[in-house]
Amino acid sequence: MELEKSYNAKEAESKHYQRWEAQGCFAPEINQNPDAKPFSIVIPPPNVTGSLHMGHALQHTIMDVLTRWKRMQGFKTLWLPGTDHAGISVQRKVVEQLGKDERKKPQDIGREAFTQRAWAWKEQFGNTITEQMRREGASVDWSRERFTMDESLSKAVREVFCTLYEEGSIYRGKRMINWCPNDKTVISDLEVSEEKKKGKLTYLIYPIEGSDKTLTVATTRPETMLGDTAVAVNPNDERYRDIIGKFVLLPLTNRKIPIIADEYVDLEFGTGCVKITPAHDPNDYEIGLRHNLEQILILNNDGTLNENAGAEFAGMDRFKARAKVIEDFETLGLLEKQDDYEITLPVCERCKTVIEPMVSEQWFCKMDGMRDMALDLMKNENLPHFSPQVPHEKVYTTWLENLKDWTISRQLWWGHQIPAWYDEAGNTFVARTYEAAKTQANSDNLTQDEDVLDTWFSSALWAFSTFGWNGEVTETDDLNDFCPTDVLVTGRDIIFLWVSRMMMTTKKFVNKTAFKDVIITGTVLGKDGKPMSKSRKNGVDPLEMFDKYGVDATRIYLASIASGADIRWNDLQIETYRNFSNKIWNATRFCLLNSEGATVDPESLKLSDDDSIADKWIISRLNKTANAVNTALERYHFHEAVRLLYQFFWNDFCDWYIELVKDEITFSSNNVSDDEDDLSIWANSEKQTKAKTRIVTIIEQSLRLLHPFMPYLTEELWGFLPATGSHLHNSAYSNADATIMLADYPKDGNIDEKAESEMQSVIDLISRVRNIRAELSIKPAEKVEIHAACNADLQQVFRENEAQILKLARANTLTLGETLNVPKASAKAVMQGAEIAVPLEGLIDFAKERERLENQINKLNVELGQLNGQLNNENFVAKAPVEKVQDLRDRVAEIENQTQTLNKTIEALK
RNA sequence: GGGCUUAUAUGUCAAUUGGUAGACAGCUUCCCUUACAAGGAAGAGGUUAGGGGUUCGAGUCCCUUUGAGCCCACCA
Repeated sequence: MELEKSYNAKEAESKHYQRWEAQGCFAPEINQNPDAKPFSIVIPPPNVTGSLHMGHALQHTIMDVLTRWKRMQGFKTLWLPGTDHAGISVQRKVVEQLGKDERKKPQDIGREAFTQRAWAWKEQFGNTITEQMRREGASVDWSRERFTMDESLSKAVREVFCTLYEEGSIYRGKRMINWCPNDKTVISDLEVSEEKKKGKLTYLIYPIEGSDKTLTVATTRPETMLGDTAVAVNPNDERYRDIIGKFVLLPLTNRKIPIIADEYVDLEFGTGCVKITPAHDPNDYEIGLRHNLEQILILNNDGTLNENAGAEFAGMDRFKARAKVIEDFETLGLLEKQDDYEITLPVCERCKTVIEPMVSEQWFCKMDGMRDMALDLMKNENLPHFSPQVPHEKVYTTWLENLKDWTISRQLWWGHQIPAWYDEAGNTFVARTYEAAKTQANSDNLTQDEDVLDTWFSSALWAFSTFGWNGEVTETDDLNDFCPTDVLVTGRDIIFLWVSRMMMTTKKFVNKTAFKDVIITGTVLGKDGKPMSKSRKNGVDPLEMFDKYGVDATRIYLASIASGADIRWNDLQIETYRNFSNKIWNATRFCLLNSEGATVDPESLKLSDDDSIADKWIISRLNKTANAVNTALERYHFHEAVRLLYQFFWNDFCDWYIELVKDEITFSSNNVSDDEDDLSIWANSEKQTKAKTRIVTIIEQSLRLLHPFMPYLTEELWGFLPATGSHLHNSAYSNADATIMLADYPKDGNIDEKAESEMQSVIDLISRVRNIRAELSIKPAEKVEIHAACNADLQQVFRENEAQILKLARANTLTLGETLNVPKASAKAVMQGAEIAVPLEGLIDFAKERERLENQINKLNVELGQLNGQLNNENFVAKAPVEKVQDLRDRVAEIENQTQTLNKTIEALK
């Protein structure tokens, strides 16, 4: 059969995914080996609001490479997919839609109607990313797809909540929290980020009661003075010792507030006097508690001020109120000054709205117990094992050690509503169901808490809730088989938000380690070296790359940069792998054009003595590559695996092996029809079929090795190869329909170092002659004569490969001997163990040739200088390992030998 | 303020426990040689950011300066 001249990625991509899925190849049940070891990964569930970005593509590639690799090795493999309900994001989308389509607010339609719409939104738009994953070729088991708000997962959430409540870890209380006035909900510390801005430090003058003295406080948020309930000074501050215990008349309000002493105040900063707003500042909150200060809440949920701020300010936006406070102080002559000041604002991680710290009644979760479990795992068993190891283990541990209570309630409607009910008297009943709550309360008249749980609360359970655990069901086959999962692949941004919490909850609720290894991927940066973002417009869309270069090229490129460090996107690199796809396609195409009578037969890779050096060499190289690729993958060195495969396939197999055996393989197909009776051709035929079988088998093995990285291309080509079928499957899949994704992953082949070094000599010889040709500008059509002087063994090697040497070096004759016997007008070269000459009567320019040789001597001399530098160092000779020293001495001898030869040659040319 | 990462060829990146720097792309020269011009052959190109130290030997370990980036805490 004959393939198209170049690889059409789209065509291959459209063919195989559905079939794989339909045949159940992605599900662990495909594995028929009852003793198969499990291998499992749970996907970090992408938000239903999301669409695929480069970070996903990178992580999915890594997960798929591991999954496909392990599956081919015969593991009972599960990569479990799913999505996250993404509370705030979905809520915002639905609010937006409601406003646009119907000009309504959520309150207008009520909670039930709103959540119905959210579900509808999820049904309609929520599978964008899962569809995109199909395009990626992700071999996830869709039959086990989960969503964080599935019934069973929701049940798990209630179970965990209730258990933690019952043991006193979850509690409700008024605490200082982070409020997002835009999303109108509390958010946890981890969801707050920072923004540096130029701002003002404003100095406000407060009159002291019963005197004409004043004091000055400095603030970056002047409007909060409306909620001040004290002024604090340091007890050791000489300047203010006499006013401690007195009162300040707070301007713009009619309040009298105490001047208190607290160590917290920094004598050096500002004026040394600090206004204290316990309801709106974390530090002031603490001071307020110590001094029993009143908390005056002056903000509404939307960031406007409330009645507590006074009639003039009520309903006013916080930033307008800030301006007005400053203005009013100025009018009163109480504004001392305003300094330029760089301030770091806490902002909502998602919407970048400035966060207001405030006191609010929320649900919290104490983490101490679970935290200690996770710390013990790390301390005693070094779990999870991070890759790359440093610094993540240390960061993880330190973070756990300093863990504070987690604010778990959110003022949203989309999510898991908190399973707490209140009776008319305000008593709280936490229960797994409404029915149970009613029984507890002994009342039918209960109202459920309006809040939902932080989205990360359900994500935290992902490593076991997805396997069927929900409190009622606590043992499932999947839980037994697949938890702990083997490896988690994620970015470093959610080590705290997600990774640590999964470790904690999984240990606590199913007494297992969520995952043994954690691969922390680097960030894919834009071409400008900055993280990809919409605002920077430096994003690269994976789908565009799929269209432009093909899914496989994109995947193997992503794998080639997956070393753990951040990586800058580079179109040129991905093009290399597009070319690589084409190279694989065409190498296969060549073999197929000459595959008459051949079959894919792994037996053909077993060597016998009459096999040629080239055959021994390529099989050794193949085996070495397979071994190294397996090792690299075990270490999660994806870039190294890719490099090995690329080098083997392109350099060893295409550049050398195909060229070496080309004549042998193409011979009869060109000639047999011309002269069918020629006995020598028939004599050649069996040998040739063997050669053809061997080369298609090597291709087949290469495709297997490449399959985890390039699933579509390899599947497409595998199907074209002669006699591929389920008999090539790993034994765990012998009954399944034929596909490369179930073929046995190559490993543990024999390595023949002697053949490798002999072949290297052949390659060196050809390269030397080619170098002479290129540097002396000998026309490609011009055939040369090659003379080589070397020992008998090497002569034998060259003789065995004479045909190939003549062809690849474009020569007529190869003359071998112990010494060279050539005319003066010859170009010469040296290599390890041999001296080479190419007679060039009439073609050689002696001056040019001398220059060429001197160049080579210079290169050798540089190396010699380095080596002698070391060898002349007595300490080196005394202390370095003996083998090392001997290696250098051998090399020096070799160089001296070669240099001598070259010098003689130069002399002869004079 | 505390901690961490990083600096290697023109570009993007590699380099096992310290053993004397590689790949791809680009560049130069030549070639449409019946698998592939998305190709082939041959080349040039590096005081591994600067300085110091440990060592027989440092891209690799230690100190330091400078540049880039990240995390945590705090900032009246």
